[in-house]
Amino acid sequence: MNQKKRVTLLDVAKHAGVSRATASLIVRGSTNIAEKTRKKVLESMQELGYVYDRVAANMRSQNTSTVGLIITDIGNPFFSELLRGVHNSLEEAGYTVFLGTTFDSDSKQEQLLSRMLEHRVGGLILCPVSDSSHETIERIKKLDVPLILAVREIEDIELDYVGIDYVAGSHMAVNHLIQKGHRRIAFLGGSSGSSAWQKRKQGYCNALVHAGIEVDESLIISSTVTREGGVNAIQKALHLPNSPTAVFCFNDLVAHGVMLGLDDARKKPGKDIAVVGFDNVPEASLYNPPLTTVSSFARQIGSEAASLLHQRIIDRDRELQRIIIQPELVVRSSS
Amino acid sequence: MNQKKRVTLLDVAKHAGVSRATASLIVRGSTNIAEKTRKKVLESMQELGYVYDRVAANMRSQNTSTVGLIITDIGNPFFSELLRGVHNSLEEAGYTVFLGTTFDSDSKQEQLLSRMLEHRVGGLILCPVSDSSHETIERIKKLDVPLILAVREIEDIELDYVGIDYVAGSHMAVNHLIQKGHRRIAFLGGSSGSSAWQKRKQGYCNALVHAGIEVDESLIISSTVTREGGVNAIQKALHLPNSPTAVFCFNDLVAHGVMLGLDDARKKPGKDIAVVGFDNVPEASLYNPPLTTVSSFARQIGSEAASLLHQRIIDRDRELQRIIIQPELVVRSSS
DNA sequence: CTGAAAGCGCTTACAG
DNA sequence: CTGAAAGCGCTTACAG
Repeated sequence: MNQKKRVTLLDVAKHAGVSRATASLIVRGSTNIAEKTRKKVLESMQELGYVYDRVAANMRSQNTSTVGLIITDIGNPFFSELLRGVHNSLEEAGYTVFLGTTFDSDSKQEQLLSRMLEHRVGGLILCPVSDSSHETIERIKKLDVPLILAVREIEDIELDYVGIDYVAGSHMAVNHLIQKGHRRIAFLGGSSGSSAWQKRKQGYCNALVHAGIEVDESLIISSTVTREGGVNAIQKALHLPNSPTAVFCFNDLVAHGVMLGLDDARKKPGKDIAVVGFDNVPEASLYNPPLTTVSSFARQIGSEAASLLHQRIIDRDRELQRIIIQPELVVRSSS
Repeated sequence: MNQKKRVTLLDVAKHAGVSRATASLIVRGSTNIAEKTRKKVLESMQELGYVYDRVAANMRSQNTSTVGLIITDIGNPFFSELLRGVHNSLEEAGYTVFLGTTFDSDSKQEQLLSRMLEHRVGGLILCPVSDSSHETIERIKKLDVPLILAVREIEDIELDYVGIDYVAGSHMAVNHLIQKGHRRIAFLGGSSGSSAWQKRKQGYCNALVHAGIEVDESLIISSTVTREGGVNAIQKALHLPNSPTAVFCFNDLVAHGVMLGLDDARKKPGKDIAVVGFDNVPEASLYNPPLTTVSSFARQIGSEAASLLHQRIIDRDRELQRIIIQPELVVRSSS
């Protein structure tokens, strides 16, 4: 181990011939210091290779300059867009961010929450897993750290929340398919435990019922929220005795998988079967064919969540905020 | 502020009727403790809502359980794949990870490096920006924190590195276009400062020269590494007096932009003009048309980087490692 | 197992 | 500006 000993503020102070208190003031950017002294100290820091120990400082002053962000899966472009939105605002505001991914596993979520709390994060943005356990929920309730929920809500928990109106979005999507003359419309993919799924299902059912079409439960096939999930779901759908002429997918990632599956089955999306997604990820316009989808403004959700967190950290007692973004249908040639 | 006072280990110890030392041992999972005592202490923790302060513990024991990961842009699926690779291994190993994105800005990179060091990270994985300033380079050299370079190298710096053989990859891609009968092949996108760009250019030139085709500098058009960059680059290329019949793109993201630009110009990729990308992001197979590209195994780069970092943290004096992954050409219908 | 003490690298508060 | 002291929440080392 060729570890050099860490240079401390006291080392710097001695080297510059000032007191530790003065050095501390300078490192924190105080203005009431003679320019000459400040310069001398800054030079000593340079020379000694001093690195400010923010961890020690935060501990002493009971501050924190980190926040945690827990998402489901970075492989889903929806979350990478959300991450961009969050990250920009948060880094701007001077936070250093811990990132964790749950892959929709409750135990992973537990573990990440624990770790981040043990690291004394100043706040958390959580995109909860589909089936948060009772323990997790109880725990979150007791948390005295600012926490913002994004994308999915958790029942019985009153927290700041940013999401979109899934019911309205799904309604739009399915209604669009109905307008195009479809009657047998499948709802594919997504894990049935999540609020995001349930709301989409609700929008799906609403649209059907509204058009006088009976809901056929066999056309509702859940899956993991991955491309693979989409492939599996469409395969099941195609093997149905009375297979659908159109599919509404849980999200674009699943839609991507559905298209891959259709490809395998030698069916052309948009011709043999209509496909609609959800999210409008940046890639959707370049899918083959370009995907009709519902825009869920992931980046905006991210930046709203960041700003909610920031405000909640500043003022713990402010009123609870619920921000629901309105989705938009984007029609392309897959439907 | 409705902040409860933090419960400390001493509070727990008192509550359980043991000494602080004992409580400390238990919280760290020591085995030489009577089962009865351990149980009592764990119950007290539960009851009081104790949260282990890993920050204080790390400070005292001069440990660290965090690592930093600095990438260019999460919007690029290449990096989200890489992130997945890194993240899995690192979280597995018990680290909590700080994420930073530079958007290829040197000052952002500086800032992120500073912040992470101030947070006492135990190690760093850095995907350096295209033009790291001299200061940054000097600084990195002096760092006594384990640091792994990924994706791009920095001249004059001897560090563990994981990347792929860009020269070979580009050579494959361009050679493929030559085999298809193309003579006027453009190289579009990417920032000319980066080693990744220069190596791709080298592979591009090698392939041309090898086939007896003269390199036409006007066909080499750099850009930002974004979809927008790709759109701009193809527009410039199409306005050339003698426009290309095929384009080799810096990466799939740029290729995506190029295809969007071709769309605007009413040209069909794969028919009117051949397009080849680089990276083989998961979406590439679903582009319209499916994109011929060179696979750069982003996820593998990520997991290799994580494992290098882990090993470097364990043994500072081990030999430098350079891992160069061999790319593979994936032919689809865009060429 | 206990108990008392010292220390990680800072900030805070205060008398001068 | 200085100097000395106390403290953030832990771990470490040691005598008992």
